Amino acid sequence: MLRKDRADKSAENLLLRYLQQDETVCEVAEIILRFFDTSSLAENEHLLEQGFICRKVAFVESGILMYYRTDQEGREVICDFAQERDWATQYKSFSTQTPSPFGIKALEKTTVKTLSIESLQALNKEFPEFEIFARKIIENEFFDSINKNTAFQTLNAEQRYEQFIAEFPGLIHRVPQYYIASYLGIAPQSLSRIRKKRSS
Amino acid sequence: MLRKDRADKSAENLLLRYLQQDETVCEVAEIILRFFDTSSLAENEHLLEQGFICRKVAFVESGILMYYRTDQEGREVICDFAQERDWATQYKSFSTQTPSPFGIKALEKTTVKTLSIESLQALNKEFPEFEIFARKIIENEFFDSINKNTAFQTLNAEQRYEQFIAEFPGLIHRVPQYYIASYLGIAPQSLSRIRKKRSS
DNA sequence: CGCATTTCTTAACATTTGTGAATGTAGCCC
DNA sequence: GGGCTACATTCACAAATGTTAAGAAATGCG
Repeated sequence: MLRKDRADKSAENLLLRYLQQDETVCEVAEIILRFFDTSSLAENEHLLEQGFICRKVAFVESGILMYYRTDQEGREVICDFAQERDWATQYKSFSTQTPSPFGIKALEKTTVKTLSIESLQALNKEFPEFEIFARKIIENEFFDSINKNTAFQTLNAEQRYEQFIAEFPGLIHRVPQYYIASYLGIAPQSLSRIRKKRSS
Repeated sequence: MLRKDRADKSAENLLLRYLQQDETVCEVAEIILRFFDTSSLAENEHLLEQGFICRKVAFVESGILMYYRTDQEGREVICDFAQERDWATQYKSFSTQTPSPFGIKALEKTTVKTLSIESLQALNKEFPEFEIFARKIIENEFFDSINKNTAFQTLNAEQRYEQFIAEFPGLIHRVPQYYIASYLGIAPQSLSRIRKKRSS
């Protein structure tokens, strides 16, 4: 997902500000927003089921989404989280319209603004700037992924946990710890151990 | 980097076949190839220095390239390798023309076909299909990165080593083992131990 | 509320991996 | 050849993490 700061004043940022219910919003953002739908997910409800084709991009207004996949031994592995103001989609499945090995589900009641693939195409046609915006979202996912790799290569579990807390502030209190452990690539007991060590 | 199989007959594949000195090549590939330069790197010579802006995309004809970066403690971390027929570039630096945190250097004498950013733009203009091709290269890097994350999350060092051997056949004999250890996120001694265990 | 279920913690022990030091080995230069 | 250097291996020990099992705490539900 993309965590977007609010420094710049570009068209894409106007959209973000609109999505975030900013008061001072320009007309363009309003028009763009007409391409989106709003929908609500109950806890444990899926935005995307494993094995299905991803047909939309989502912007999280409230709640938490979780990406997961199934490893070679059939275990569920948590790959990522998306919080308020993050974008969420399974890019490969969405862009190639092929079945997704990942599932995306809500960890609590979650409200999202979604953009179907058809709407995205229409939007790109009407607002070419939006295509650049969309590409940036994808690129940032890519960069996050690379940074995550470096973290695994160079940090131990405790350091990765520290980094997790910094990257997802507050999430530790909203997500079951065994999910976070999976995300960090460790056993739930190890996370418990790390937390005990840190709190003392 | 992208490892491209040769199943399809598309324009992009024709280019690949030309780059690989295939005999049966169409005119389009020949024209496209005029946009490329050929250059040779000595052992330890850089395709891209850390901190510099990446100005080209490279296709490895022979030899090996290695991506590395510097972690928070100032240690060199090996991030990826590119072998014969792989594409190599530092995408973020290339696409945003900003300094690259990664370096790319040759581990042995290496020959590459390179495409400057200006040539790429010209090429995209003349052959819109190429843009799709380029995007696929990037996408595949993205997907590789995600798979690598899953490997770190779910496999131990020995299993990651097995996977490395499968993914980069033959590389183990051409690359210093401490580089491979770094790539796997383990100490050189640990790799040595794993190799001993496997060979017995 | 009381019970059942899920999640978290703790502990003991096993396994994996890191670290530091010593040694081995191969290539290279003079 | 002798000596230097870089790299790989081995070993002993330390630290980190996994595994198994048990119990504690939290949660959901009748």
